[in-house]
Amino acid sequence: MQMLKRIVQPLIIEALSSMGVEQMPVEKMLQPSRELDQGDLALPCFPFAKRLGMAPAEIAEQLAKHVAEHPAIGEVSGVNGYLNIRANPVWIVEQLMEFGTQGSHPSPNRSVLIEHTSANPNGPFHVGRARNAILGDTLVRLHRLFGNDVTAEYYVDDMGKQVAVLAWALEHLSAEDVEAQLVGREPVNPSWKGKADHERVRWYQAAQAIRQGDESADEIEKIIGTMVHASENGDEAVLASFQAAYQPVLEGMLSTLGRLGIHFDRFTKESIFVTNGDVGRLMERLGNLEINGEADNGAQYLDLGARGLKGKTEFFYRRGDGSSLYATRDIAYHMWKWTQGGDLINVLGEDHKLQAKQVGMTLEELGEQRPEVVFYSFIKLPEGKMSTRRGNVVFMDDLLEEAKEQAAVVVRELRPHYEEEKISTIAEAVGTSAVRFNIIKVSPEKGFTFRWEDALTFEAGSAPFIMYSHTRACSIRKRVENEVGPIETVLSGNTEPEDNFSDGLITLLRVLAVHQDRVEKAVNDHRPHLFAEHMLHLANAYNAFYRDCHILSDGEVNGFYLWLSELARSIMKDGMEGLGLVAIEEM
RNA sequence: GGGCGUGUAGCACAGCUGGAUAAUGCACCGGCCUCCUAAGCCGGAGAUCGCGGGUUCGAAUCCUGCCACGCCCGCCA
Repeated sequence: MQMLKRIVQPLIIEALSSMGVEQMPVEKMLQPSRELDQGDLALPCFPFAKRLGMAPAEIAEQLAKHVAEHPAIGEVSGVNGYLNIRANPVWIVEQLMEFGTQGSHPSPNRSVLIEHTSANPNGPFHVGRARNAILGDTLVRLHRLFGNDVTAEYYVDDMGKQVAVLAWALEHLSAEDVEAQLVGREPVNPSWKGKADHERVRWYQAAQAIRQGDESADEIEKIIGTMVHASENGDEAVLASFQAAYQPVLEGMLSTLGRLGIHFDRFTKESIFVTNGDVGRLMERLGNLEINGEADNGAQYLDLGARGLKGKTEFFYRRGDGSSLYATRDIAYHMWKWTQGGDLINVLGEDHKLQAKQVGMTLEELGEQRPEVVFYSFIKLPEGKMSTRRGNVVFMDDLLEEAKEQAAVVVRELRPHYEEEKISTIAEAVGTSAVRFNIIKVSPEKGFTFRWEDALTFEAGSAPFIMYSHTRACSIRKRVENEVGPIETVLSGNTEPEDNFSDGLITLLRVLAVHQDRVEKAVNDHRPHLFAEHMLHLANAYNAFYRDCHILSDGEVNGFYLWLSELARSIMKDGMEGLGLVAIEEM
């Protein structure tokens, strides 16, 4: 309704002025109506009461009479102290025909680098870790929908202790050794035999077990320590052995994400910033800062307390032995990212809040900007926190398989005449979409408890609900093409609206009119769940339109209805792509 | 102990840059398939917005105190 507001605002300022009220922040006060029954925009008149010495209700009524007429305005009324403005549906139609949902002010094209997921390549995704990927990828998609130029980036942790442990285990332990270590634990699900993220993680887990108990632990610890140290000094051979260890695992993880429609444009390895000298140079610069401090053993830190950080104020960036820490490399990484020419957005778990703050403050201390960060809370299970070690975990691979299976059961029941291949295609689309939607529809900062029954819901409020509305539009399109002729031909005929607009029609027009506002809000505030909710509204509105407006009856097409249905269809399709839902045409 | 976040119907969740009758879904009750896919549509019932104080014409929203839960407070990543 930004387009309506741009028109109405000056008219209201004028009307107010004619009543003797000047210089009020109308821009801020004029807002989308909370009571949708009352109109599209509302202006509370309470603040004018004192100045005019009139009751707000009366002011609103008077004001309504003073607002000049305009083709965009359907109705102006004063109710309960609010000035309500209703858009003229015919005007909305004209706007949509001319500009689509974008309105006459197209969005600016911004360049953005979004880093998300960046999970250590040491095991399969579980539902908890996947929240980052789904949130990040949805952000990527929504920015693209908005018209921004996005790079989706995965920062690969290729040099920490975790990778070293994995590399050590793969080199020193046989399959028998591994299984001997893991006797009490659940075996690999046979479905994932051969998938490296599921298989190699056993080596990692076995090594962890040995490191904790075995009498040889100290010796192993020493070897691993040497490897870590070598990697941090940029030892090419060690880094190569690390990569050989983790790469297949990473690929397994990425194939899981791929099934969810999540892809990356670029992978950047942490080790690069060590081997190219950036980290060394960075530490030198940090050492020259006035807030630099040094510990007894030569370790160095910044005193961020001097810059207002509360709690633990010392931020260590260099160990006593001179090597860098994870956060140090992260700073170097961010400095490089800023050279790529775009805004930076990171998606991080809430456990990284402090670290992100330290990195951000340090970047500012160096004269750089801090990135925008979207934090999310962890997903837990009804039984408590997810933990691979305790076996309290839901793997994304298992969830997707189960989701597909459940979806297939529903399709088989609802469409008994479909062939198995078609059922499988639909079930895959429905299953993966439902999983994504279930996670993206809640605000990121909200703690989230994963429940199978919620993830596998295919009713209203879920992805399939949106998908279903879309298939209705597709189905109509197909029927028109079969029974009447090519869509373009039909639409090039008469698409003039009739006089009477039914409720369902108006409902759909109003939702389409705010579509671009919703995209913009979700993108600018980094809150994809707002867009998810809007898509539910849109699907619901299409269903209302579908109920009230028959496009095809007795072989006759209503051109206007068809035009609107086609517009809604393409908006739904784009919106679904923005959320990573698969826009199938039949279900 | 300190920092950050969360607390809204039986369950889940939106609204939080202050504004009308707190939105939505599940579950519950009732209605709609000789009519473009009923994974749908229509109606009903259900809420001391964690608790107390404050600011305001007006507070779920802002301030403050308390309570509960989560995350963090490594020379780990």
